[in-house]
Amino acid sequence: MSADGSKRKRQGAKGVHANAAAQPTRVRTVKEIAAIAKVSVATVSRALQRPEIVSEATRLRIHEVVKRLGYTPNALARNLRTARTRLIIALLPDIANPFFSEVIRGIEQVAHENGYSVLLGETQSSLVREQAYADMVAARQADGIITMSPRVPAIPIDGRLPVINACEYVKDSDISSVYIDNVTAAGAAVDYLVTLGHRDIAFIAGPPSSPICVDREQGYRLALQRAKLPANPLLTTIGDFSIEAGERAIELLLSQGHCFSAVFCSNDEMAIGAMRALISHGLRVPEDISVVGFDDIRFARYTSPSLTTVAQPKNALGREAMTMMLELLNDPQVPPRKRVLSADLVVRGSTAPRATGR
Amino acid sequence: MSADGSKRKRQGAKGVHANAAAQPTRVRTVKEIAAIAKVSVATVSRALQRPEIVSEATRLRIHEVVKRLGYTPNALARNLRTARTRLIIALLPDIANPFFSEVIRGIEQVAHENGYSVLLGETQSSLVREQAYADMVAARQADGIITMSPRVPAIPIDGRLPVINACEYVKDSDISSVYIDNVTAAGAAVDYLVTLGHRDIAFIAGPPSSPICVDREQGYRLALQRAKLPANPLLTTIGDFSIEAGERAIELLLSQGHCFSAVFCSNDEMAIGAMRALISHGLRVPEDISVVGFDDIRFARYTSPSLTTVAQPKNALGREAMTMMLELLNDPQVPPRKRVLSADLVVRGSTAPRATGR
DNA sequence: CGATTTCATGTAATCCATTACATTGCACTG
DNA sequence: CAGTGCAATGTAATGGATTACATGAAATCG
Repeated sequence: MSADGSKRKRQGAKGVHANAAAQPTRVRTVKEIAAIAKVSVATVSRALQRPEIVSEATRLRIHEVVKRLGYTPNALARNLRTARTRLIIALLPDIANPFFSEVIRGIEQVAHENGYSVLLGETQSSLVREQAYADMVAARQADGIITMSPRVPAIPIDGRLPVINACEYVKDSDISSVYIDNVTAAGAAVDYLVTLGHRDIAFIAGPPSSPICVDREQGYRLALQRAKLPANPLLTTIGDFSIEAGERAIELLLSQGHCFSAVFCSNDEMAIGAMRALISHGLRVPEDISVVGFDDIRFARYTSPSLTTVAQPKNALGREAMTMMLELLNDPQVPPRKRVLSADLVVRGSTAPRATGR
Repeated sequence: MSADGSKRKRQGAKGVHANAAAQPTRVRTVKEIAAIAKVSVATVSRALQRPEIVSEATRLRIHEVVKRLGYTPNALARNLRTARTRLIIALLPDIANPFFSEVIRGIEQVAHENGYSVLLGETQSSLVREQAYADMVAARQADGIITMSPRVPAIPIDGRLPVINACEYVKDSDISSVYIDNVTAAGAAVDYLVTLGHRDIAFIAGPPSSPICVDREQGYRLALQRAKLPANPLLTTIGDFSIEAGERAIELLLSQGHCFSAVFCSNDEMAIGAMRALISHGLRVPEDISVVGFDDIRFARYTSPSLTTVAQPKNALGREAMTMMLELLNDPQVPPRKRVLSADLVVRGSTAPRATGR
């Protein structure tokens, strides 16, 4: 009665219409496969999970049935039993931000090499949305989270949180992170502007809530110190990483009548906005003003002029993040660590020696 | 013995180290919550799922325990039992492509309004990867797939496939789709170039494997016919939607010595590449050559000159796709349909009247 | 040849939450 | 006051796979 009842229920749910006559109902459970292949469910499961421990004849028979009936094991049942999903969620603030796409690619490479899948969650920097994805880990729908924001979502589970921080990092947190040495990288960019003869270098900072932005600002300040240039606080403005923020920052600096011959921006998008605003004010880049970005997004090469920027090792950041995640999942005891990669300045067309006279 | 055994196993798996002394093991199952709140598991489940059918006193007591112990129900068990995950996967060929990000946003809006979550899968147009995500639906890890490629993955399940096609569509398929009227939209772009006086209009087509690209090309050809202009097949080249493809297309056209005063590109990235190539050959955009793109990605506004392009209703495409998905999930019988939205030409700085003499 | 492994397979417990059905107690009706 | 209905809660079946343990047969050993 039970088998009968459940079968009837399933048909009802699926709806018996048009194709019911032509297409026989597909088999769906190990039980059914087992019955048809004339073995027990255990053997079916083994034939699929660890084929080597099943005799060849049985294995072939089972695989034939599985294939013929198009059987896919129910991953929910499997994951429930085994308590792992081999799925990790990568959280990114904004998928439109081209910076992340190559990081993701690095994550996915390592994930696939190790039998994991990656799904992406876009958070738009919303705490609520971050939390919603984090809850999926608490609810055992995913094994871990790689987050690319400077916040660590709370997951109410025991022991080490299966969370890795990529590109960003959280100070004083025992969450493992991979990121670049933002102080040095920003410093290198400003050093370069100094070697071009610039002395009044404006800075468009990112949101100070993010430690990496603080670091970039520090790199900027340290470079000025190294060059024995006065740090003019009026030449520093803050933006939110958007193109529009770059435009607004330039508008502000120009409207205040400050004098500068170069701008260092905390990311490429603000640099693109900055260039645009400068050009629309009749200033030439790089003849009048040099512009340097940060990240080296794909479009940086295609702006006019093309953008001089700090290239983050995006693929390596992703690969390393996923590698750390695997370490953590395989052994929750590994101590948390912060891995710091280095970044290189890529010189393109948006920088030039300071025009004499300006 | 069973309860004991399982508890020991869990501790063992989690590892009893440093924090074990300080932090009591957190409770994890309905059973434990039920025991502490002195009710049955059924009542706990009801208090969480349908609070209104539980007496206020009991409800408050259970919620207090749940909150205090940080209990999150195991979604695998729940989904296994209820046979739905309220999760849908959106597949996009390339997250770096800014076109999709706003579509995704539309999808997510509608999803959240209806209690669904969205996870993204990047396929890089690889059939294998598309299939891997599709298998997650077959394995019941997700309820459906919204795909933004012109291919429909095979899912070995009965009846209607929970698949919706967005932005692209597949001819003769009974998969529901939302997309724009590419013939008309492309036609409008070319019509506009014609009104500006252009007669030799080059076309950079997209991959002909995609029906929407075929449609855009048809729109181009029909517009030329309407204008009684001869269609010069040598002015049409094919690209793969990348910036580089746009550059190469222009290189090719210029090297062949063809004469044209405008280029219509099948997407914005190729248009950006085209502009770049034109400029690097000393041609001015739009004074010498007008360029029109397609999609209206975010950067289109920020190129110099800013790009005239066909704006797809990206948010609406996403919202409509998810709406169709919900319809399908709620009633697998709804007939498949193709919903066609319209797109508008956005005139910016990359187009100008044909220069006399060219 | 009897004893001991080893291999292949089967039986049944298990993962955890949901929910159909059963039960209890109380209010209300005629 | 017996009977009916409803509200609140409990018991136990259920979803579908994995896997510990059990079993039987064949292979190996002394």
